[in-house]
Amino acid sequence: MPRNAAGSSKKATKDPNAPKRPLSAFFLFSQDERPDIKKKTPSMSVGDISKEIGARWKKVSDDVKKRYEQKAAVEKQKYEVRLSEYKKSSGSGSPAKASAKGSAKAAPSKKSPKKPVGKKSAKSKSSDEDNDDDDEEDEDED
DNA sequence: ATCGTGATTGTTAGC
DNA sequence: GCTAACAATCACGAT
Repeated sequence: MPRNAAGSSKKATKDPNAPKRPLSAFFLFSQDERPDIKKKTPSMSVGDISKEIGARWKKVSDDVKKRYEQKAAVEKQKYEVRLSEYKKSSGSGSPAKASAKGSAKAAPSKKSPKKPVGKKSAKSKSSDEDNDDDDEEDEDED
């Protein structure tokens, strides 16, 4: 069973950007539940918590699972892009240009923090698979 | 003090 | 098509 000497996270020092694999729905679910479980039982170690999460994972409704799957699907897409960049970096001898991005936005003007209310009222959403994310991430490039 | 292990399931890539 | 390995996480153990 020891698929690998380590539980995971093998030294990623192999590559400079090391495009990590897209997290699976279960992992996304874990990140959400882990802190909650930890709050409930802070004496648990990762192994025990993982077991608990695994049990909960089977208890979550299929709809919930699907929701995480969608998120995972998005991560997967990002992963593909990440691979492209990674490949590009490794493609030519070019040293990745040392981050061409000019720092992380020094002026966080952010967009209008207004939330278009009036639409879906916080409630019922099982059949309606809506994306609650009102503002997904708006990256305005200057 | 620092690194690595351990457990869960899913997904991805190689053969 | 199947197999192998790796993805996050954090307390605890070993060195």
